[in-house]
Amino acid sequence: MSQTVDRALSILPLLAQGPADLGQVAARLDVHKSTALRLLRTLHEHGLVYRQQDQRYRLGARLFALAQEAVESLDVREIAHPHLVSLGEQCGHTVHLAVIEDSEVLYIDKVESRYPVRMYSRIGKPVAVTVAAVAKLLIADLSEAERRALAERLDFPMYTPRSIPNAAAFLKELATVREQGWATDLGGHEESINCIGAPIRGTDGRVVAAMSVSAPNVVVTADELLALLPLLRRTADAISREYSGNAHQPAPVAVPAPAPPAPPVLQKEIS
Amino acid sequence: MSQTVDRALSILPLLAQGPADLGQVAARLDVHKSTALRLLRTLHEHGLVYRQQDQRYRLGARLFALAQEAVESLDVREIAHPHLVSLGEQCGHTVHLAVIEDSEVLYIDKVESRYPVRMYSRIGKPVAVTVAAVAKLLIADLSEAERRALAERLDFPMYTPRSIPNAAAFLKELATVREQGWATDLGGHEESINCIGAPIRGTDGRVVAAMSVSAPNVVVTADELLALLPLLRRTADAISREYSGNAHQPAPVAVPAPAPPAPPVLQKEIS
DNA sequence: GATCCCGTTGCAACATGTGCAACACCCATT
DNA sequence: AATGGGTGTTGCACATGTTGCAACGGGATC
Repeated sequence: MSQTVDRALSILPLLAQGPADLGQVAARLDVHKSTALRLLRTLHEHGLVYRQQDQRYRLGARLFALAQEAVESLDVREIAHPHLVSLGEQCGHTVHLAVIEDSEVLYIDKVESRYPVRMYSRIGKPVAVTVAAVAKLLIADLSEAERRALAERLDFPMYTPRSIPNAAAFLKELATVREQGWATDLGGHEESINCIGAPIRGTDGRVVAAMSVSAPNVVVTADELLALLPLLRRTADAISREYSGNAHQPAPVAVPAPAPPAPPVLQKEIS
Repeated sequence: MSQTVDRALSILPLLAQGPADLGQVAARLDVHKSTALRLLRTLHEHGLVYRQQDQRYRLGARLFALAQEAVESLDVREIAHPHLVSLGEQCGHTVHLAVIEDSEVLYIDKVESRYPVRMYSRIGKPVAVTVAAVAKLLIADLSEAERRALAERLDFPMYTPRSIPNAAAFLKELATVREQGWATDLGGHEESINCIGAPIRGTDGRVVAAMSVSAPNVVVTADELLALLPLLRRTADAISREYSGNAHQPAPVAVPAPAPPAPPVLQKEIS
């Protein structure tokens, strides 16, 4: 809608692939160098891009800070987190929390018992939307029209022989999920990994998030994992209740918005 | 430099504080509603903002994905990570890796032994630049002019009585750090927490990153922590060597840039 | 059913962003 | 040293894209 902004924002995914110099950016955007320069300067002023010593541009630090603040102000996540931790301790497997946004599903929290390292690398990554248990739950809650439209639009990559192969099968699976109120992914993404998932609902009953427990079948069989369903669903329901309980905000103060209440400091800095 | 882009980007930090509706955004930007609408639409198309059910705008998912890709393509981080893990295992304390960008210092990796939970919440957060050991190291490597300019510009919040109080003391500390090649923060940020840090250098000898070991003094005294300095410095030097070793890239293919080599897939998706 | 509030659209006036060409700079080459 | 190709950078005139307005629509609330 706005050409200038559109061009400027197109630079970001471009730089996400790796550093680029002015000429490369201009070429990819198909604009004059001077134009690219001005756009990059503006992005730079806002800290979204950074210029390294060799003069090439990279994505900048502010991006992290923004992503941080965004994820921390998600109220579902705040509420769900202790429950995820508790569930993780009880069953010992990986626990995920995910939300849907437009047509993308993404993890917003994770608790992992055995491999603490590199945990953060998963948060924010787009989810394999055709097979993941959490994705099925979130999409199953859309209107029928939206589900159909989305199914038509999707690719159905065969990660494994058990991946959902096409739109028809996907819609059928969604119907099942919708009816039973929980979902699975039995080796549909990684041959050796099974997942079970349950929805978290808001006051109006709509699904606002989904959570799952994942485990490799060398540790527990699919059946053993399914035995955890009641525990998982109890946890999800507890989160739903707590989420529906609190009013989301104590009501904004005024329209000119004199700075909304700063998110509470949850953790202190260490140097 | 570009008014339109400038306005559009100003929306992001605004939304980072919490969701806002069209009117609020327009008011804060001091532009007409229709203008704000067009900007928000453009941001939305690029996935940087998301419109929730109540029509209010939030920061969007693409932001996470971008931040992810950015941090994963930092070559220092790739190289340093296994060393950080190894150091963490040896000493049992928290290990950080940080870089400087313009005048901001930020953590890009972290290994923590005892509290695996919420690890990701730290990555990307701006560092307390006047007291953190890693910040001292990174700033100490700037030119004298840059150091002076930065010192003048900074605030010196007294987190604790041992925080560095003013520009003069800061510059003095930087001189010391510069000379000795390592840095400390003994209770300057959190009364009970001590840190030691060491620089990671590129081929040209300039500091490209800094790492630190942090521990609360209820676990180890400052002296005991300082005893880890040789180990820390050996690790930092090993990273420096490895980093200087590899050419950063096998050379880009051409100017029209037919997609730079995709970052290697490091971890598979789970549902 | 009337009134308010908010998001949305089309349009004309104008400010803004644009491409060009020239300049400045760095570094390889000769 | 001097040349040449490769960058990034600046000033400027043109016109394109952006702006604010006013009017419309749709959903709540009274």
